[in-house]
Amino acid sequence: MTKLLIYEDNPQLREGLTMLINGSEGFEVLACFKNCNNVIEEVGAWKPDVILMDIDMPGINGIEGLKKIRQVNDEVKVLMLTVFDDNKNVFQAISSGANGYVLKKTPPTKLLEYIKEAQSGGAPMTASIATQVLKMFSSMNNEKGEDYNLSDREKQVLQFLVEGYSYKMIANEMFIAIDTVRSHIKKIYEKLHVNSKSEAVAKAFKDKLV
Amino acid sequence: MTKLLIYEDNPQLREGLTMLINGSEGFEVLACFKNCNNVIEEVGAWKPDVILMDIDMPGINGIEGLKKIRQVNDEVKVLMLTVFDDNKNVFQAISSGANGYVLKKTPPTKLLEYIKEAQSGGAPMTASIATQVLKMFSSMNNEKGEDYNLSDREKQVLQFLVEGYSYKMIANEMFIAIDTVRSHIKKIYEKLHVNSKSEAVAKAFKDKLV
DNA sequence: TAAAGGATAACATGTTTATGCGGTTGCATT
DNA sequence: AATGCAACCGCATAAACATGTTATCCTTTA
Repeated sequence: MTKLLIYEDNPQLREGLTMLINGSEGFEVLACFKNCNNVIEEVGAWKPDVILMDIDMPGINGIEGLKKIRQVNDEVKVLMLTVFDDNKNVFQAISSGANGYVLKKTPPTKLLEYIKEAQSGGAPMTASIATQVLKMFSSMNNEKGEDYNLSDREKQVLQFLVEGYSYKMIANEMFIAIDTVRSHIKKIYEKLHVNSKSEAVAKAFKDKLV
Repeated sequence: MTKLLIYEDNPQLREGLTMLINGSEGFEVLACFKNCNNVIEEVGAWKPDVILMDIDMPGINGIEGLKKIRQVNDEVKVLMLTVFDDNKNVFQAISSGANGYVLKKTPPTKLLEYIKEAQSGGAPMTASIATQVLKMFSSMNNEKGEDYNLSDREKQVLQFLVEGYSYKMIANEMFIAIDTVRSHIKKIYEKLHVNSKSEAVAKAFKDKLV
């Protein structure tokens, strides 16, 4: 038996969802709420398996509600409901710990499937949203920081630079002479095509060498 | 009619998949291949809707095959098949443009659903993999660093520092005296709680001030 | 076996940075 | 009128840094 809580400000939709779900084998709506004002207490009290969370609610919106839930509970599955497949919200929701993201226009039988899928650890999403997620994923990373082929020792030194160590401190940490540190750093500068500590640090961040 | 290509080095599995899919209403396997050596030409010639791509193949593996495909075709849906839900591969595949990622042990009916879902723009994934994807997403966040309330001028100076400018260059760029640059930087250090240029640069990156 | 390259180290020289102190101006709030 | 604050400027000093050259020891590679 899959136990649910519903957060939805629109009374018609709230009723509709409840009837649909309660009328289906293996599902039970424990309670409905029209806002997230007491979401933490409610989730704590009812211990649902899955929560249907409308995104567009007055007052505390669904994303903030989700964040509140995640402050105290990482287990319960949260399925976001929305009318728009708006880019910003999708990103916000997913990185705040949503387990799925479906449009309200999803047909009933599909919605029940999605709920089951969320419960079993899946990430159900409407196709248009899934596409967005994949796009975000592939766009944000592919700049595969070049390989400047720093030696092991040089990588260590660069690491210390990034952490704000002075030459003297690095020498101490690595049990080598300060002039050796200089040598390494000179080499690093050549390889990274920079000529100052802070440029090297910046480049290390940009190219994800650290 | 959903038209497919299959890339899979294991003969049994290749046959099995082909029979399953060809025996199902609305699906057709155009061709099977045991490696990705000519993947670009093959995809160009057959123009499939969906490609099933095994990840673990000798020679050119599935990820590399996927990358080759994406060099010339962003439209065809590629569904990755694997025995392991290995973290590194998942990330690689998704950021290389995979449309889905399913385990080989997926039951036949489920697999057909996944193919349909991929074709219609979804992102079908086995539950364990979906979980990983969401984890990655939420871990690589988001939270903007603190607000150190730097003044406008201080922000400008910090920006120049990050770009590797020396005090002298900053003075030139901003049409102010070098001693004024010093003053600003002193103030910046106080506000960021650091005491060197490279620490400030590092902090700027970490806290996304730039 | 010779060449290449990484890790180590010293010395010298000049530049840049960090930090202290002091100050003026102009604008907005009190 | 007084206060606070951002932006501006100057001087002085010590520490840290950048650069060059040279050299030894060792391992990997051609």
